[in-house]
Amino acid sequence: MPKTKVLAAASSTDKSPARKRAKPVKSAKPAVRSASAVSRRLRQIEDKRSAILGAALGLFSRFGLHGTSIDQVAARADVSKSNLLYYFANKEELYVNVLRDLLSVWLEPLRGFSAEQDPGEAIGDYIRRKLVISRDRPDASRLFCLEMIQGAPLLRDELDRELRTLVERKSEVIRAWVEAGKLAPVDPHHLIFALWAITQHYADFGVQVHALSGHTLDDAAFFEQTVENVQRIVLQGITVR
Amino acid sequence: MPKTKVLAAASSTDKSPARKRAKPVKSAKPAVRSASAVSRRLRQIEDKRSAILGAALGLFSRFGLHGTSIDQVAARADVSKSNLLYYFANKEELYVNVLRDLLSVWLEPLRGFSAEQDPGEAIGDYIRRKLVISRDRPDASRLFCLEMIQGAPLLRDELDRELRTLVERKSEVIRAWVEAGKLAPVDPHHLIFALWAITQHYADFGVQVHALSGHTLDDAAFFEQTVENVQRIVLQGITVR
DNA sequence: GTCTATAATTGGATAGAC
DNA sequence: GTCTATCCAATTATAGAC
Repeated sequence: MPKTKVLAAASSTDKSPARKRAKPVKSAKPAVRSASAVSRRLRQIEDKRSAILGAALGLFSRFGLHGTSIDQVAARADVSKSNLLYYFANKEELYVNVLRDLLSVWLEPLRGFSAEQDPGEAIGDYIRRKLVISRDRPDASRLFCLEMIQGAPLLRDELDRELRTLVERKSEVIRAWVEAGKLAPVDPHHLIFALWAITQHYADFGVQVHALSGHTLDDAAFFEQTVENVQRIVLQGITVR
Repeated sequence: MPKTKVLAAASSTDKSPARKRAKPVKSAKPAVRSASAVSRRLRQIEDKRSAILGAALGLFSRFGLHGTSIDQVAARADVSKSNLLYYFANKEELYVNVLRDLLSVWLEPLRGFSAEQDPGEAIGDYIRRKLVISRDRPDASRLFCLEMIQGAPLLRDELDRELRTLVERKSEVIRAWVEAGKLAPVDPHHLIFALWAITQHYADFGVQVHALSGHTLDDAAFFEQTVENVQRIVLQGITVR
């Protein structure tokens, strides 16, 4: 059966190198280097860390956890494999860290709308913001999608907690709009699903979009055309009135 | 860098066991068995083949090509690993065959609409049909999605040929509807993307849908509610008129 | 056609020098 | 912190008997 090994709580929001979590970056020896030298060093480390994370995101988001080897990530981040394993104790920890960074990007745009706003404007805005993400961070979108398809073994908890309560709050907003007669009667969940689905499609199915339309969201004209069309479909619908 | 080995044309729509393609299933020896016995044997073989394909689809669609081992597929199909490798020369050939079977299921519903139909009805119908697929064949949907995310290395050709021409034809239909004033002005491509995205979302993001709404498409009431909401959103839109 | 080895390879992870 | 050299486990795939 499929790998049962639970991608466990290699968690902790800690950002120091692997395994030696307890050990401070600098030892207790009298400071030979100046403060600025130390901070430069710290920044170097942090840079390397994020270079690795970036490379990992790029590869994981295309080929998945199992389709990507540590070697490939290391090569892309321009570090040696064992060096990479100094920063992240093992492959799974690397993966988990990539995912964690993702989630914040993910939840961000939704926070945006509240009952006081005009629903049409709020939703039109949301569509644009999500499409910007699909354009600028397609790999984030893809990795999120990959994770979902696999049954979200790692995000399940977050799904049940953070995302769920956030969605419930926003559903209330939508419900309020409907009850105030400012929005056609629609189930909040389905509306949210529709918004997510359409906007993320341009990232996750980017290849298909390109094959069929000949364009990418990077093409400014196509981007605007996309925003407009999606807004029109969801807001006005396609039936003649 | 990511596996460059091209998943080559292990193709051919042939359905006989691997490697020994040229060799007929029964040798030229005088028929010892009756015709019905032979056909029964043939059916057994075909059954086994599709059992393997079914098992493979289930696993590949969750864990991807690299996340699934031949052993797992064999176990799930209830055959030995080496026996599986008798039917499919190697893992990639198995994968390719699973994908090929998929594509037909995939293109089917789109063929359905033509300019004579009432657009609202045709599209409403299409939405329902696609949601039925998301309900009954979520693994097909997921595998397709996985393939897309990876840049469709195997489907790219088909994308450029079959799908593309099909989509162009249907785009013409939509364009005709718009020009006849039967449909609000909308870009055909974006409309098609929206339809695909929303309907497939319920399969690909099934876990999320369940986590947030508490329901599955298998729940008949939820299914109907979904059909209705998606139809309403796309057709009427959510703005009060 | 099906099975039992077994070869061959990949890739994750560790040890230990520097 | 970084590197080289290994070790070791997991898998794919093949050989060859039945």
